Amino acid sequence: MTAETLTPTALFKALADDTRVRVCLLLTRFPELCVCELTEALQLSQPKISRHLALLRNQSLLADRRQGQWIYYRLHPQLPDWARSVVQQAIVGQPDDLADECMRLREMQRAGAEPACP
Amino acid sequence: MTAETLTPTALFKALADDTRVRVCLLLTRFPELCVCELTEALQLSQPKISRHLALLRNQSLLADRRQGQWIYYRLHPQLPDWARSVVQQAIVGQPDDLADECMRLREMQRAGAEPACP
DNA sequence: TCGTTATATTCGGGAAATCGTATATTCAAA
DNA sequence: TTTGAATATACGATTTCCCGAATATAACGA
Repeated sequence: MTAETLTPTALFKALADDTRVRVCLLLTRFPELCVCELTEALQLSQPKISRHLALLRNQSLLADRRQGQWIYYRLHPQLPDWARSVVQQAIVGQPDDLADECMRLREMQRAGAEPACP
Repeated sequence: MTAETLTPTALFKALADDTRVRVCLLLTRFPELCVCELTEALQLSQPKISRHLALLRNQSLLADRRQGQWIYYRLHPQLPDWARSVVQQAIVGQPDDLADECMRLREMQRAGAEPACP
C-alpha cells in the first residue's frame, strides 16, 4: 500500500495497538530509530517489535533504511498531512508522555562515547 | 470509561472500523442523528449500527439522548480537544467524503413535511 | 391493554489479530 | 569462510473482533 491510498480507517487500524502507537509517537520525538533502540526503549521482545514495525511499514506509516547491520525506521516522508496531524494529536492525549521510553533512549546514547548504532 | 481517561490507543481502537469511522464523521457534519437515520444513511442493518453505536458510547466517543422512541447520538460534548481534532483530520483523508451518506440524509429530510424523527 | 415502531442485546460461528518460540536472513568482522 | 550481532519471518495457539439471525426492551398510539 502506498501512502497515497491511506484511508482514515486504515490509519486507525494501524494505530489500534499500544506498541504501534508508542513506536509512532517516539518517531515524532526522534527523527529515526533502529530496531534495537526501539526494543530497549519499549522493553519488548525483538520479534514483537519487528512484527509491529513490518505492519507499520506495509501500511506506509513508516519508511526504513539499512545502514550496515542496522535498520532505521522513521515516519514515512510521504505520509499525508492529515495523517501526520493525527499522530501529532495523539501526543497530547498520551498520559505518560513516553517519559520512561525517552529516558531509556537517552541513557543508551550516554552509554559509551561510541554509539551502538552509527 | 469516562472521556477523561481516553487514551490515544483506545481512541484508535474505537475508530479501527469503517462503520464506526463513518458514523463519527457524519456526526461532525450533522450535530446529531438518530439510529434510523444512521441505518438509512450507511445502508446497514439496524443491529449492526446499534452494536457499533454501543461501543462508541461505551468508549465515551458518543453521547446519546432519548426523545420519545428515538435515540439521538452526537459526538460526546466532553470529548478531549485532541480526540476531536483526530476525528476532524480524518475528514480530510476520507476519499469519498461521505457524499452518498449525506445525500441519503438530505433525501430523508425531504421525504414528507413531517420529519420521521422529531 | 394490545399492537407497532425504534432500539438494544444475546448467541454462536468464523475471521482476524496478537503473541511466544523457534528459525531464517543479512551483514560485518575476524 | 566462519562467527556473531541485528533483524525478519514462520508456526501454532490463544484471544479478540465482527457479523447475521433471533430475541428482548421501551415507548407510543389506538
